[in-house]
Amino acid sequence: MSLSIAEVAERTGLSAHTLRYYERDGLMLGEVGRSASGHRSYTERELGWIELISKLRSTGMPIRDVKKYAALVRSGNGNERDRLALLQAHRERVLAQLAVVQQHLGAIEYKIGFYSDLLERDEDGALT
Amino acid sequence: MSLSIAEVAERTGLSAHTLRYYERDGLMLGEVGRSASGHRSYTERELGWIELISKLRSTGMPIRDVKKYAALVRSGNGNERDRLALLQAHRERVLAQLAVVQQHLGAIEYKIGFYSDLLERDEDGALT
DNA sequence: CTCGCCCTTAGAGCGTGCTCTAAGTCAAGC
DNA sequence: GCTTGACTTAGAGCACGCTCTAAGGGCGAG
Repeated sequence: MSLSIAEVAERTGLSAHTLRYYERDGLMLGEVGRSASGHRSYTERELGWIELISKLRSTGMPIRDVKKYAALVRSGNGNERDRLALLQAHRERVLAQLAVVQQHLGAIEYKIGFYSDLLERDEDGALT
Repeated sequence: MSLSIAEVAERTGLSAHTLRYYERDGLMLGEVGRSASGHRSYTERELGWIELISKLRSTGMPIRDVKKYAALVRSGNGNERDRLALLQAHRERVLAQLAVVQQHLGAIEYKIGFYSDLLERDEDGALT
């Protein structure tokens, strides 16, 4: 069972343009297969890989690092320690980033509270 | 008490280049004051504003929206409802984004667990 | 007085990550 | 057989958010 680029685009939420770009840029695990007419035909394994790198990207991993990870996976068994290190480093960065965003969001919510109170008091005033 | 651009840069973590760019691009509440020699001299109020917009930026608000918010604050009292709406919309987007990142991070952590287990088992093997 | 440094401006340049274009091929439906 | 539409390629273009450059001014330390 194989998938066209349009089907993969739909399932992953990426555009066909982006899928071709990822392939050209070396983010895939190898050449994507082709149909008789030269159209890309993705396997389930490739779909899974795209879903993974899409998660890495959406959590802020740069293309550069996704490429490094892809190179490790591509080169086969024996570098699991390197893969783990790469993922763990990413995890640390994401957690740090989440903490910053949550803290700053807190400050923004404080501001929201300020304006909410202000407007609520205003309405009370209007009612009296 | 006034601050030089270098002092504001240090306190906010932004570069002097970025501070000038924000001012040029209309993110500030007005013209920043100048010293006798033409150097920018920031007030505490301006420092506070920069810290706020820096929090908005770091939570992902586009420059475009920061400018809208600045325009509202600049135009004075009476548009508190608009300011609140803008901040609340931003808050919703940030929360949605946080949820996505956390979910995808979960999947990545699962992968980390997989490699950790794999390597741990390997080490056990090596010890026998 | 001179040196070194930080400041000024307008505007160009750049890194990232797509996103789109142009020209062409192929398969299926009418 | 012809049209339609999804696909192919290499490469150009773009949005965003800075980041840097060039040319010059002013001020404190020695």
